[in-house]
Amino acid sequence: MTTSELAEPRTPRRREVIPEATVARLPLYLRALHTLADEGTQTVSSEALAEASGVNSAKLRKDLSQLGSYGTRGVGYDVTHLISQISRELGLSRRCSVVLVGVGNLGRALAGYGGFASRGLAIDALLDADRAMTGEQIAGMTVRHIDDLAQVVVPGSIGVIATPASAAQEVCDLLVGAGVTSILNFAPTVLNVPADVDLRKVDLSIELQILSFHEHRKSLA
Amino acid sequence: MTTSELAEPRTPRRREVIPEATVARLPLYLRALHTLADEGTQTVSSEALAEASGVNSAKLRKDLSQLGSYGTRGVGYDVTHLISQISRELGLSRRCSVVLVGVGNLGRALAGYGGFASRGLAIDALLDADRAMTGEQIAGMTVRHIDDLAQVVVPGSIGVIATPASAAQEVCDLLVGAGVTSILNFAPTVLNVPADVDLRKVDLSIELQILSFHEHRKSLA
DNA sequence: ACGCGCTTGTGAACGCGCGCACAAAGTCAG
DNA sequence: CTGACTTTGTGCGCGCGTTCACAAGCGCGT
Ligand SMILES: NC(=O)c1ccc[n+]([C@@H]2O[C@H](COP(=O)([O-])OP(=O)(O)OC[C@H]3O[C@@H](n4cnc5c(N)ncnc54)[C@H](O)[C@@H]3O)[C@@H](O)[C@H]2O)c1
Ligand SMILES: NC(=O)c1ccc[n+]([C@@H]2O[C@H](COP(=O)([O-])OP(=O)(O)OC[C@H]3O[C@@H](n4cnc5c(N)ncnc54)[C@H](O)[C@@H]3O)[C@@H](O)[C@H]2O)c1
Repeated sequence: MTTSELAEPRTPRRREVIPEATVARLPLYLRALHTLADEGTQTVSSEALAEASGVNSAKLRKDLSQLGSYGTRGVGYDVTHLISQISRELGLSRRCSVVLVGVGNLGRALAGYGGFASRGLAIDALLDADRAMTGEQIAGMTVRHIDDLAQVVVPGSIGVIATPASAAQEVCDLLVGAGVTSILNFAPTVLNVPADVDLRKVDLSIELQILSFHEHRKSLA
Repeated sequence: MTTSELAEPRTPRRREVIPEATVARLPLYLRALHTLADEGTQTVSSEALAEASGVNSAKLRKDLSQLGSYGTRGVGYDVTHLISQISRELGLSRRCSVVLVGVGNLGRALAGYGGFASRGLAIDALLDADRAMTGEQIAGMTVRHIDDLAQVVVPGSIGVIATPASAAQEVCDLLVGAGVTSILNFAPTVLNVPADVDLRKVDLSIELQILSFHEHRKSLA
């Protein structure tokens, strides 16, 4: 409750800081919105969009209010407008460079995956330490040697690690050294990064173990 | 504070219900413990194990106390004992059957992945709707047609969906129909399941978008 | 035998996120 | 123009999870 709270009641309250939980759901909404847009839907209520996204409708409204989005009471949200707002917030307007390190079984699957290409995110470069692989064409890209890392990284690049766990920290350090500040790690290891680097991990072994736990629990109920 | 609280002060307080957040970290501890065991370490302090797992040490201790695990004050935890305790809690003692549906780019990578085999979890069956693939040998397993689903599912099986999004709900329904109550979904769709079915999802498109968001934020700081 | 130092286990405070429930605000029909 | 209906935006209480900080406990050296 500072001094000037009645001064600007009409200003869209774009939150300076968006809660992490909200950020994690925006892509979900975005996907649902694209589906709706493809079906020709113009307008959607929070109830319907929440249903399509698999979340609570109050949560959805609160999330959208965070980004200053204005729906229309009695009507709902404009699908196209919402798409562009969320896209802008996620930084998907300007295409984002993604660099993949480790072109093995998993790396090849990722390289050929078109799922994010449609949303402004696409893998731009493939790197591997194996010289036998250098020059190979995969999904329209040429595999380059890891030594060329500095040449493919641009400011704002996202790094993806799909190497064996034993090489992950080393690759991570190389990425950080090249200026990458956002890393997605598929290797089952704890990685150490400077505080200014964002690190996320995907570990399906962990996912399976969590499911195993619940399955185990059910069996002894 | 019920009546008999002083009666059994020595009973290991095995929690009847373990918090979800704790369950999600147990596999992390398990991995770190296996590494320690391989190095011949006998005993580990909460501080050291927390460091190796990338978590706070107080959190680690609270997590372990949940499963009634007893460390020794002044010494730490017995590595071997802790491994068997966590493994038992996660249900990894008795090998757990995993059924993979959708043998495409991603499915093949998963099929050949040995990362969970070492921890009591391994894929037992590969299923696909494409008849041209039926009978093919992948990673020592024969691809079977999706119609054979009921024959490969056993009570306690975990289902993994790696089909295109358009087929995911249909496959999901088939799995549920066959008695599967734990599903891991890689397709970018919201799946509807009965309340008694555990559903987890892995969506790297979402992971990338979250990273994109933070990268975007940094750029306009 | 006994105290010293190390480490566990946990009480308590805090902050975040969730979801209910409702008032405010807008639409649309007549 | 008015009133009824629809849907948003959010205040509020609650429960979960995280972390600090410390007392209790255990081993070891003397
Ligand atoms: N395959 C899967 O389904 C799967 C699933 C989950 C996690 N993972 C994890 O993903 C990672 C990759 O798995 P994979 O099956 O593709 O392994 P892989 O062995 O098939 O491929 C690893 C690739 O990394 C390259 N590499 C090794 N060291 C490197 C370095 N220092 N710099 C650059 N490249 C290097 C290798 O040349 C190889 O091409 C592993 O950590 C694995 O645990 C894989
Ligand atoms: N490839 C990746 O790196 C990647 C990454 C993230 C997510 N995904 C998701 O994982 C899923 C699979 O991706 P992919 O690249 O392996 O696709 P893909 O097209 O290569 O493989 C899909 C497989 O599913 C099979 N299939 C289709 N309908 C089926 C049905 N009804 N029953 C059983 N099998 C059926 C197809 O025959 C095919 O073999 C997709 O939903 C994709 O969005 C893929």
